[in-house]
Amino acid sequence: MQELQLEKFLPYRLNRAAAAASTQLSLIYRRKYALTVPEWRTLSTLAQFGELTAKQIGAHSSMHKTKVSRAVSSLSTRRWLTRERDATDRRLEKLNLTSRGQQAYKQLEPQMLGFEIELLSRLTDEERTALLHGMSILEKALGVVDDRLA
Amino acid sequence: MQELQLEKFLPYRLNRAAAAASTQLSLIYRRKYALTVPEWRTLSTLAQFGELTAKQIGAHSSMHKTKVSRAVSSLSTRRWLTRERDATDRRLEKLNLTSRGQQAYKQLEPQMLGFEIELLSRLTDEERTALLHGMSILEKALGVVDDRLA
DNA sequence: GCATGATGGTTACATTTGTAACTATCAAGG
DNA sequence: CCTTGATAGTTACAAATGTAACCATCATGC
Repeated sequence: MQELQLEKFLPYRLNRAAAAASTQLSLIYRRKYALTVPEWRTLSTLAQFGELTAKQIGAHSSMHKTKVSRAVSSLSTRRWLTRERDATDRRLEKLNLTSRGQQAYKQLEPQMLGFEIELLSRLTDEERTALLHGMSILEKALGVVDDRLA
Repeated sequence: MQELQLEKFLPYRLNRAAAAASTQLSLIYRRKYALTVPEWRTLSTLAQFGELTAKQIGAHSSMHKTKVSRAVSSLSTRRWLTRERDATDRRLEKLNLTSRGQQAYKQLEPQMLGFEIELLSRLTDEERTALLHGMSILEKALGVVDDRLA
């Protein structure tokens, strides 16, 4: 029987890497707009996909529905998004970014992309390819694939 | 200027993958011993490295010091570890697993390894190699390298 | 049309977490 | 020695999070 070595243990390494990336990233949107992580995720998901319900946002970004609910409510208070009841199914609430929300996102987007670019720029072309390839395989192995939004 | 796509955004993907792995793993030690994540991390770090201080555990596993403090205190109550003041620097507390702690760990270890094996077994040899290679590159890019324990 | 059960979303409550202040100890400089 | 500032660790308090109960609405079957 083999022995567990943390340094080589996949979930452990994954967690550390994710924590490092997430921490560095959140500094950007925290400093600039005092956004929380769930708020940022909600904002960016809406920015990318346009009108969505809270449920869809949660499914897409793996957030608990109470997290989404709170983030939506907070962004709504900032007037970064509007909530509108669906006419045909009045349980649903259709969410849309306001122009203020879109504007804020437009400010953040390049900085977020910049983070990734800066990160990948430390690598050779080959390494970049290998990294992205590895990520895809990882997601496949973990069953983290996106058929939840559609 | 490129556009941000969450599905392709590295920090986002990383977080999702890490969350998936961590959740699946924690089911094991939660069910068997009602351990929390910080407790499991503390236990396994000590099991692998032997005597450590709380600070070292935190540095090694990227845990906030209050998290470590609470995990240590809880494991100590279970009598899974002992705390002993360092003689030459009395601020330090040297932590060691008791035999009970070691025993519990020995029970968990194969199941943890099993999780990883099971995960990797869904892949071809090539994919496995690519995945591990990608992880190393990622860690390099993020600057997540281990010179903190020594 | 009216039970029954499911679904989207909110909220009260308990738990977990982080921040900041604190204690105790050490180290360096005067 | 005696400050002054750093460090290991704990803890009080506030903020973030999850669980479970809840409300409103819908869909189904009688």
